[in-house]
Amino acid sequence: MHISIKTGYAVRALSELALNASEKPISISKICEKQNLPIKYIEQLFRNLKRDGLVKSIHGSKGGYLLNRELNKISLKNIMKAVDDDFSHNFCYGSHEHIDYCKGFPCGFYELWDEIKDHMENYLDSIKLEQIISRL
Amino acid sequence: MHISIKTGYAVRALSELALNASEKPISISKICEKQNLPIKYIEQLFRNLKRDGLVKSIHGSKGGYLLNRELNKISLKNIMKAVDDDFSHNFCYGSHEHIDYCKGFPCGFYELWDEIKDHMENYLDSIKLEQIISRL
DNA sequence: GCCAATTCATACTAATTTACTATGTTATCT
DNA sequence: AGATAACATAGTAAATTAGTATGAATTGGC
Repeated sequence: MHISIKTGYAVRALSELALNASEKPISISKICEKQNLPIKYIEQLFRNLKRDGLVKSIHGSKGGYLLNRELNKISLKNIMKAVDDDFSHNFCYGSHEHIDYCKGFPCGFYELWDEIKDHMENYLDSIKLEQIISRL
Repeated sequence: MHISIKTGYAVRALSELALNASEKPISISKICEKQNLPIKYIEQLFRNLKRDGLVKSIHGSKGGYLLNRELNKISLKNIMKAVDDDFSHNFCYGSHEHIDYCKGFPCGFYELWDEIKDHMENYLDSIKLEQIISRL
């Protein structure tokens, strides 16, 4: 029950992008220089963020990344889902099948885990990049 | 951002204890037999649950465990904190120091992570063992 | 007093995950 | 052409997770 470093990095990188938003793209190396983040790692994260439509990219020299949505249309849930692919789950199904957590499906705790998962997702979805950068 | 198998096990084991509550203690082996859980692992968890005052134990033959609080005084937060010791944190401090997530303390995101942590803890604290077993 | 059943304690371990790095290739601007 | 980007894939060291192994200390019943 914790937020990964990976998510923390993504939030910082996206905030950096948001604070310097213009029509000109910003490169990963610039973002990482400012926020002191590991370049190659952040490159990977941005490919995931792009896959999920949170950012768009421009190739080649003078290329880089741009936000692809309004600041209030990018939530922490969106970010986490993009970078930490299976960021939340009900462990009665999905992953953990090898562990055989609950044989008998659904087990008596199924609804509990599902409810918690929903609550967490809704909460994280309510936190938008807009609010995040407004407090920096 | 997920609930560990360990927590899931603890919830199931404690529910088993709660459903069969009496003045007689119930042994780990009985609990594990009913819920099909790994005995030695659950033993460890119960020592942590005892350390945190959620259960009490009786030694020797015919010994076992008993709940040490009212069902509505044991929350999911209590359980998680007992078994997954550092179950929630703000990664601007505490663990992750080796990773140097944010140099400069507190960094601009400190309050955000703290707020999220608080929200999660409060939510998990609102879910009591009483409600959990009432739906089984 | 002995034995079985139990909690208690510590150390080990295999598999997975996490947070990266390395080594490129492809695309675009000047 | 050369520099600077994104894009892609594979490797890796350290940590974590979900256990197991071994054995001690404590108590009840015979």
